[in-house]
Amino acid sequence: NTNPGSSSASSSSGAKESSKSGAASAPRTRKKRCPYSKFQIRELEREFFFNVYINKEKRLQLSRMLNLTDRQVKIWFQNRRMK
Amino acid sequence: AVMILRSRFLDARRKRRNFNKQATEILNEYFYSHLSNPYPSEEAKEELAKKCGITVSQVSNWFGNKRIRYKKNIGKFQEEANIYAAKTAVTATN
DNA sequence: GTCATTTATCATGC
DNA sequence: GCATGATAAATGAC
Repeated sequence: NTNPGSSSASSSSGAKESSKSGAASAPRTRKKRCPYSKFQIRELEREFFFNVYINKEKRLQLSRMLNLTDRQVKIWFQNRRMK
Repeated sequence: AVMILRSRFLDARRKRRNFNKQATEILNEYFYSHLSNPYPSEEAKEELAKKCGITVSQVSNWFGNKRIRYKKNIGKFQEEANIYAAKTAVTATN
């Protein structure tokens, strides 16, 4: 697992495209699918058990704890609900 | 000390079975006869599922896998495409 | 938000 | 050893 957040405290998870320079130049490359670690899944599942819909606050808190972006946690809950 | 026990425990895909030949034929016939738009409607999926003896989600999985694998390597499926093209051509002329 | 889908990854069949 | 079906991240329509 080459997760950019499994056990390393690197970065502040700000690896997003912050470019807004030339407008139409970047085709916005699709983020590569990155399987989450056991630890990340466990914590996500734990929170999902308590409430299937997560708050914005808890979402931010969880994303920091798991080294995931807020968007990743949001999407995880969406997909989990569909499962 | 690196026992990263990868426990994909009892997943549903552990008991995955290949579809029978007839089902694959039906799915391929539809795919290659709709190659310009290989997106069956919900009703078409249900009918395919019934004909093939599988579930609708299995039909969706099959088309999802087929579309991307075909797109990624058209050359590999060329022969298969010709076979089913000829097959549908025969039924069209009859 | 749901939901079909794309894409990579996983687990199996053979 | 890849082909194949199912699942897990990620996107986009609505």
